[in-house]
Amino acid sequence: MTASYSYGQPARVSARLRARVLDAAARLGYPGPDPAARSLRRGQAGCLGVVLGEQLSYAFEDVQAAAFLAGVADVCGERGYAMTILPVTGADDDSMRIRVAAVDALVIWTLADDDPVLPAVQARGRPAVVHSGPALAGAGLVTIDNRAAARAIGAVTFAGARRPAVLSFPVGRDRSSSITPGLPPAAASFPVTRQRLAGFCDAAGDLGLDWASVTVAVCSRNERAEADSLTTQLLRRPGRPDAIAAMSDEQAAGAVRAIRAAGLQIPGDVAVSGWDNSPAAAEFDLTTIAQSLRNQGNACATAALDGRLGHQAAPWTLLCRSSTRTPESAA
Amino acid sequence: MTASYSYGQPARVSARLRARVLDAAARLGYPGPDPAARSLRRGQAGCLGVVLGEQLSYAFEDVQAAAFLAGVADVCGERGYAMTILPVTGADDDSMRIRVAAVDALVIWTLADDDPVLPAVQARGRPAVVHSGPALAGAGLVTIDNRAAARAIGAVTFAGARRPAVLSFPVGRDRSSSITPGLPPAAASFPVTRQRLAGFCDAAGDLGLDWASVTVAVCSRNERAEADSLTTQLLRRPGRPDAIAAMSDEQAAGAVRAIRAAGLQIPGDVAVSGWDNSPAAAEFDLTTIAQSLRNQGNACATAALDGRLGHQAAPWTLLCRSSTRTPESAA
DNA sequence: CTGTTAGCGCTTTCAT
DNA sequence: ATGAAAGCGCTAACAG
Repeated sequence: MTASYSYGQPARVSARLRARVLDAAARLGYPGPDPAARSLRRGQAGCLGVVLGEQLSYAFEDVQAAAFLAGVADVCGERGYAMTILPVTGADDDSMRIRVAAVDALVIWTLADDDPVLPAVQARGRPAVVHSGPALAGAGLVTIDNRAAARAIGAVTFAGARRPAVLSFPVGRDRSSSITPGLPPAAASFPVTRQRLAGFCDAAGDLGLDWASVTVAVCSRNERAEADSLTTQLLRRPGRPDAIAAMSDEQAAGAVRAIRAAGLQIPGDVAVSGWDNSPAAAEFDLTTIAQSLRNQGNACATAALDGRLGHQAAPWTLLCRSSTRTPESAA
Repeated sequence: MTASYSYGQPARVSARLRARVLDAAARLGYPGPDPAARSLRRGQAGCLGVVLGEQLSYAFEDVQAAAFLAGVADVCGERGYAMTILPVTGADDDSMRIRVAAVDALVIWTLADDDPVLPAVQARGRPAVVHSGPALAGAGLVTIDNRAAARAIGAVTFAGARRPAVLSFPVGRDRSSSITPGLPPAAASFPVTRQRLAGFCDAAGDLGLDWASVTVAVCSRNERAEADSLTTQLLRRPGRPDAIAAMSDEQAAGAVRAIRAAGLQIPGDVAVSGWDNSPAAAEFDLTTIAQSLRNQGNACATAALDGRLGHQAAPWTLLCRSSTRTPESAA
């Protein structure tokens, strides 16, 4: 029954014969061509792998990651690829999993510089595209200019402020939270965190503020609750901040809650800014950096599947709303 | 170089030889065993497939789907499986994609009774577990008793009301929105929608209300904005509703917004209930059905990978908060 | 339009 | 502890 190749190329066989074959197959309980054998023979799996970092299941709870994945999913859907999420848990066998995954290309969602799966990604020898960072030899990169964007939004957020603060993403893979004045950007091993800190630092410098006096509160997760509690702590400390630049709208939303709970005015007492222009930004009328993680997901998937492994700069915009001081009020 | 099987069973080869082999491999640029060949030979792919319905990319924007996926991801992570999302777009080749996907088992996130991928899932001949429905011969099922839960929350939401309404999930695969009094539950081809409508209908009957007088507003998507606009329409119609039971907390949140915008009181003028006990429910102090979609994702994945294909009833609880009338106020 | 042939790269079993 | 042989199920290429 060699001619059962009515499956793969329906055009190559007469409709009648094809029908007979399919019918016989159904009668015999043949489940169709075996995917493993097919991909062995064809040399491709029809599948795009997505590496999501240690906290895989958190990825689904994070609005930003979800938007990015939706973008990747769009492309997979269009091109008939499946989308494999590689469960990276932080355990030793992560690299092995990446080695063993049947994927034609890889998309990597932001990792730390020292993440042990990065060598595995390179060793895999498949086209790979990293989102945001770290840049990887031989792999593509899609990112906005985080430093420039942070500088721009920092300028607006910190304008007229004397004691700025930053609500930061995690600094290292342990994702511990902390409050540190003048935390050096270089201390962050997540490129996104590092670049945004550097940009906020630039902005402070532009305004004649000393970075050492800028308090950096590092959140271990990207969510309102923790940002709320860290902000509450910040507000209780001597020299309470009068401007808070967050790295996400979710964090900013938490900050807004804490500030209101403390009976303070936004932006009069404390200016706040977010990042991403998510629904939360609209809800709280936050000044934010607008970027489309969905488009970036699209770009990553497309580049990976096409093997276009260059560096792509994604667009961003500064969106000023009422959570920060206007030039007049700041003056 | 037959002995390169230092990869699979490190125990079966001396450490020295193994090191030499790996070293040589690195020098020759050998990327490690080919996944397709490995899975062909071993007869398993190390991969769990998740079918997410027509609107794949929406899945990532939907809090409920995300929680479910996180649950699936947990299990995959633990057991060393990859997780393949099968992009089902509504096009003709969907079934082919499912046939061709290299997965050891399938988890299916709620589909309509007449979804064309269901036969493909059965033909695939791999263990499959459906979440919520439809029940599929030979496949497992994990679900709460949606009808009973709807009856329970309907009883609370509609208590003391004279003109109840329902904010419903889509009724058919076209996902069109509509406003129809007394929409027959049987008209819904999504089992979840059908069962919940039936439960709300039961609740109305229990309270001596005529289902024909219950307005059912069908939302095409599970999100606040659309629920808000449909609720606004409901409130403007003659015989404005005095109780609204929604099928999700997101929808309920939209309803709350519309009700407040109309200058009405909750629950005095209009009682509102949600579903899922998501963060939105806490935020708006919504009466809701508490269930853990994450645990259900866990259960589906575990059952699928273990080939335990029975029907499992997941737990749910009615959680009464201030968005519905208390027995006294209703009386 | 249909039949035949060869081999994708691995792992399992058996023999040494 | 290591080597050899066989074959997983398919499809691309070629011959009829």
